[in-house]
This record gives sequence, C-alpha cells and structure tokens, in this order.
Amino acid sequence: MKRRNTIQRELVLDAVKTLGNHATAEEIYDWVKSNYPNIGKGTVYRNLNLLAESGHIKRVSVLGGADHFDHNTHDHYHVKCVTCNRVFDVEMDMVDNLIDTIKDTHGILFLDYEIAFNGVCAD
Amino acid sequence: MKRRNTIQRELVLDAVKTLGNHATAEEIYDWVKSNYPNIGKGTVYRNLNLLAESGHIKRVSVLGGADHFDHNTHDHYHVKCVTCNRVFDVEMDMVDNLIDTIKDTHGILFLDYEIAFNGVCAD
DNA sequence: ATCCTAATAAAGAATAATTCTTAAGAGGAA
DNA sequence: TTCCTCTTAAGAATTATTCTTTATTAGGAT
Repeated sequence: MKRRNTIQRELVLDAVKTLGNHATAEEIYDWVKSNYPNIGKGTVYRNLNLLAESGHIKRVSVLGGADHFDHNTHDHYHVKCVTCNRVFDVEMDMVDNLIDTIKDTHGILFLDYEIAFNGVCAD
Repeated sequence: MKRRNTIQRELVLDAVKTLGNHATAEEIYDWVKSNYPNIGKGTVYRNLNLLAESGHIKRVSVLGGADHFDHNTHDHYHVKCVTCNRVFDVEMDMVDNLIDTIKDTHGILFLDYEIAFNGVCAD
C-alpha cells in the first residue's frame, strides 16, 4: 500500500526546512509541537526516518551524540562542536570511495561510511 | 591531586582486555558486575572515559549506536554490522590527515575525526 | 456510494545510553 | 590525628530512540 500523506509528516518536513541546517529530532519536535501540540515524539522520529529514507532530507550522524537532520541533501561533511553540540558544514572535497581500498573484507558486505569531525566553534 | 587507583577502575580495564575487542559499556558493566555486584553503571562509564582519556584503551564510535571500547590502542578503522551491531576491524591503510584538506574552517578549531563504516557481517 | 479489511500511522509507554548529583573516602598538611 | 580538599562511587536523573497499542485510512468488494 502506498504511503499516506499525513499532516504530521508535512509538519516535520516543514520544520526541517524552516529550522535550517542540522536541527536535532528534539528541536524539530519542539518546533512542531508549538503549533500542533498533540504530536508525539515517536511520530517525529518515525517521520524523520521515513523522510531520510525517501531522500527528502538527510541524516547527519555525529560522534557520540544525537542525530541531526539537514534539508540540504547533497553530499558534504560536517563538524560537531564538542562544546555546544551544534553542527556545521565542512568545506572539503569528498574523499574517494574508501570501500574500494579495503584489503580484506572477511566476508563483511560494506554498505556505506561517514566521516565525522569534532571541533570547537568560534562562540 | 593525582589519580587514585581504585579496584573498580582495575576491574573495568580487566574487562576490556578479557572481553577482547569492541565491547560496549553495557557488556563491560555486566562482566564486572558478575564478580563485583555492587558496581554502578555510572562508575563503569566514568572509568571507561578516564581510561580512554589516559590512552589505556580506545573508544570506538560508530554511527548511531553505543560506543565500543577496544584494548587495541593503535589506529585502525572499524565496521559496525547493522544487523547484529557488533564491531569488527577494517584492514585498510589509514587515510592522510583530512584536516589539512579542509578549505575554509570558518573559525572552527578542528580536533579530530572518525571514519565509521556500516556493513553486514557473515552471520 | 458504503462497508470491510488490512496496512499505515500516531501517541505515549518503554527501553537504552549516558550524564549528573550526592555523599563517602583517600591522602596530604598542620 | 584531625581537618580540608579533591577524587571517586553509586544510583538517580536525563537524553535519545524504539516499541506497543490503538486509531485511521486507502483501496477493493458489494
């Protein structure tokens, strides 16, 4: 059966776009809740996952912290500030496909990888 | 003041070594608890952090999951199996220092980074 | 068009992962 | 030894995410 188009999902997508880059699920939840108070946190997570899966938004994983979500879906790297936990874009050429350079896969099927930077921002 | 050498910290370090590569804090907690039932989970986390900071063990961060801890402290990469969540070593040359290739740091002080692979293991 | 059915979805409960708080204890100075 | 300070442990609390239950809706049958 095809995916339903719910108001909750619409609101989550709007929030990611409105909040700009790199909001966390919590921030998105707070934003949506402010004009749709009945929404559940699970619904926000579920829809973020669905939207990321369908390519409408992009999940940004960071080292040891909550995932962030980006409306900019083109490939680029991110830094997390270890002090304030905010996430910023990194201006850097994409590195070549590292999976090709693995020497012995030991039967593991490699799917993907992420390069996650830590840093301290100006503030 | 200098660091005290506590039995709890000793037990945590032993656990990391005994359990072999890539145990999670939870697994380490369970192991230590089996012959020191009074230990608190916070104590395990605290000591894992202290031991990682002092270089006795190495933290292995993965995408969207609990940290793992490795008694092998030399630099190498890891894959996480997305099915069973276990972590395996990757045989691959280290890539050159990526921080040097960043084009514009926008005032951010870059500290470190991790390359985290996802895959599916043979089992 | 209305009813039925089966799948999707929402909400909140539950779990997992980690940090914070409080109180106790070690070790040095007087 | 007694006091003081800093480290530490334990468990409470928080944060992040998934799971469970119940409601809703699309799509087909009548």
